[in-house]
Amino acid sequence: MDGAPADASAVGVPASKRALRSQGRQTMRNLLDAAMEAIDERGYHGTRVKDVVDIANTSHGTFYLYFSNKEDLIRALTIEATSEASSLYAVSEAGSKLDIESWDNLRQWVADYSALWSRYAPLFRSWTDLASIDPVVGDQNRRMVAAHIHAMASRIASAGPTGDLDPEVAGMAVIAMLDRFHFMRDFMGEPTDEAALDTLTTMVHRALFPSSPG
Amino acid sequence: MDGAPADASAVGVPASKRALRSQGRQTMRNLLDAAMEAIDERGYHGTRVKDVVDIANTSHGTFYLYFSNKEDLIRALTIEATSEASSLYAVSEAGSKLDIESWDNLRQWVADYSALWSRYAPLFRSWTDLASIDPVVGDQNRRMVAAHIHAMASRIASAGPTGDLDPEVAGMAVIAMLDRFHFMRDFMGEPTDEAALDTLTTMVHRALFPSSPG
Amino acid sequence: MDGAPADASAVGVPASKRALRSQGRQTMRNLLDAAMEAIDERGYHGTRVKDVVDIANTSHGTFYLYFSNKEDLIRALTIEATSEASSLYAVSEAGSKLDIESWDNLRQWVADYSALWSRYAPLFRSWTDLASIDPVVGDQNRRMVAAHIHAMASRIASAGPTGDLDPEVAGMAVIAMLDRFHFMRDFMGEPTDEAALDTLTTMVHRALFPSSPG
Amino acid sequence: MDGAPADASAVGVPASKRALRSQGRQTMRNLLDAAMEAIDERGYHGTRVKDVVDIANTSHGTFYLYFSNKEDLIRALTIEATSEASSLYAVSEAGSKLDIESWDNLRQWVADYSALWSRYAPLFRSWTDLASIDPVVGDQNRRMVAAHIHAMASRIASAGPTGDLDPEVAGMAVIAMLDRFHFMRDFMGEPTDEAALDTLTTMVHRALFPSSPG
DNA sequence: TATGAATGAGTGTTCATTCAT
DNA sequence: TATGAATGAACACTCATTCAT
Repeated sequence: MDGAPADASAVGVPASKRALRSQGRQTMRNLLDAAMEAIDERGYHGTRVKDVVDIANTSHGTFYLYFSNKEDLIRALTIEATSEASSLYAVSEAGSKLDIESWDNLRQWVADYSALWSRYAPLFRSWTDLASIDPVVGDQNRRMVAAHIHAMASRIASAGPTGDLDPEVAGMAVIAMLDRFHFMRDFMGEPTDEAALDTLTTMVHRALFPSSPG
Repeated sequence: MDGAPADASAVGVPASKRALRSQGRQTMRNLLDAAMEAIDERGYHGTRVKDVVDIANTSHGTFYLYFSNKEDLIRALTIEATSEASSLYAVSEAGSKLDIESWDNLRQWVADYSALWSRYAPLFRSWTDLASIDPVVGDQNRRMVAAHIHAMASRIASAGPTGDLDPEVAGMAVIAMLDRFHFMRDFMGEPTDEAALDTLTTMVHRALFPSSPG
Repeated sequence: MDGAPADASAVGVPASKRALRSQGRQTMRNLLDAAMEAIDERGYHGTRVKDVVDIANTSHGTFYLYFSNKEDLIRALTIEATSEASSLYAVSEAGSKLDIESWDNLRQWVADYSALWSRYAPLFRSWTDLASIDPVVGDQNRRMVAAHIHAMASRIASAGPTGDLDPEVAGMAVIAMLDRFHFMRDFMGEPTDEAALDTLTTMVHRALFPSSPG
Repeated sequence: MDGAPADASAVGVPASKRALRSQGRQTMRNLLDAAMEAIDERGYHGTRVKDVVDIANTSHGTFYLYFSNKEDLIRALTIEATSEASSLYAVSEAGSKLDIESWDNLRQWVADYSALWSRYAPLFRSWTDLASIDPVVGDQNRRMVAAHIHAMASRIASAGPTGDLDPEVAGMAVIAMLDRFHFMRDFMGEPTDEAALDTLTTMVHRALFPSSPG
């Protein structure tokens, strides 16, 4: 839970690089974590390679041993984040994780979403910005957004009566609300607490299923 | 309607430069419009002073005659945009423009919001990014967001029964959804059409007033 | 004669650049001359942009106002040198400048060649090296060498009996000898004096026209 | 014949490393050969230590076990090449190898010269360039050139009547022609064939001995 | 003897800003 | 007002060399 997902050491390996030994893997992990920290503090454009290596307690040269350039680092972080994000929509054998019809299940899913956003806040905060830095990152982000929306849209379409909502539009609206709500709380310096998530869940549920009691 | 609001020439004037003749005012307007165009194409960080002066058909030296630096330009644009945005919440003598209880009135307001977003898309798209560049811009943005939220929250609070929603949270959620929905449409390369605004309006209305028919 | 050919200010203008005013032209000339001086002292690879701008008494930024990068500078110098060199083979109305049959005329031409080599010694010295830096420079050099050889070969072919020499081979051999002789003198720290040019002329003349008296 | 002269393992041994076992000798040989290959492909300045060790299938660390630095490697190659080159002028017990008066003998010697040039082409091609890298290499080259010239000059001086040629100048001119001719052929992408060597031989012979039939 | 991870001085290049005309 | 030439601090990136294992 503390910064590095379980299998994160597997992502972001520059294509040109041979398999890393454990020391190498650790250094790379340090750099990725340091980058998150630096971006959190100063934003992507305000982050210097020097900032990252200082936090990671390593050298300039080492940075370029693991990433071919600054964009490559962002690419690695993006891949890591989007791959984690995709689990939000994974369909387990027992059924979809994303069951929006039950308020309780929806509430749980909103909590998962919130946790993910918080973990990758430095990235999600600058999503926009990052997308324009590197085409790979832009595409990756676009794909992730599209996947989120479609997953949500298909749940909406297959759910009980939602009035005459266009599922794709409704899906995008829900994702948009969740994402930006987290950003705004963050931007205004207020934490996103449980009560807020309750309210958010209720609003989403009402918007999609107006007949059911909030 | 085409890019420059009626009184725009009055904003963004660097403290050091007060009285501008009409020629000067025109040059300044050109620079502001050029900046919007450049930011639209390349984003703030991708925009060079050269890009702006090239579009404005003027010179480097002239730019610094009107703005003390690049941030100053952004500040001017931000002030312009936020001042326009504030009109969305203006309370006219005849009553509030923002009447959320009636679907039709809400729909009109959503349309106004959408128009504003589109006009200042280059800025809204990079909101995040811009806020971190300059403290003045950051504060300005924060203030605007707070104003939007409070305006919306007070309408919610004074509206009919909305279940047990926390007005501030609900207000932020509505603003978040509207803002990010526009961004996502833009990001995905799809225009925000009337049907989408209908759906959006319905979702907001349902979320706030569950008992009323969508 | 002292470093800058008459029309040199016309060459090496980066494609992207508008027409330069006289101040700009002077600065560019200074940079080109400074580059020759720096390369003379330290070779191309040993020359830093800093060395050039220090000699030219200008700044780092200014350098990049006139040249898009270090290679661009070499390209400009190469174009200048090769364009000058082509005059060695120009055919005037009154007849070819390059009349190899008469010893006196050949001697004059060898003197011209020598003068050109000396003027552009820093470049000719590193010809090889430079060619591999930039494809444009490589091609330019190759074209120049080919032009020299063909000019010489055609004079040989159209001259009186030269035994059974292959004109192309003989032409290359003559150019090779002249070029490398100058380099070697330079390399060994001995100046190429008039007596040496006399001997050189005689050897070329004998090699091409064995029957005539040396 | 294929890259490594018989006793090559004896040259280029860094002062600090004396006794090498056969494994070590092999590794060193691999590095020297790899360096030739790398320089052939990318020139000295374009060659990275990484390129050399990749070709030699060894590691960075190993490189510095055999050479104290990059220049040391060049020094070793230079010593190897110049020591081979000196055999061109060796005076065997039966008389000088370099007999320039007889066309046939001269032709043989030109062939030997050509073979040597081809074997060490990567080095000879960058002679200039290399000399400026390291004083030791520069001196070594200068000494070799001087030796070549003096050997040739003394043959010329002791040969039959050569008109009024200055032997030192004539010697340098001959060496210059041979060296640069090979380079130019190489540079223009044409092989140096037997016919070309015939012509070359004839030109040298004529230049030195004008009275004899070409 | 061999390895490959780590180092950091060195350098090319960018671009906001200033200034002389 | 307007111009465009000049400036230089700031930064990304390279690569020869060292070192722990």
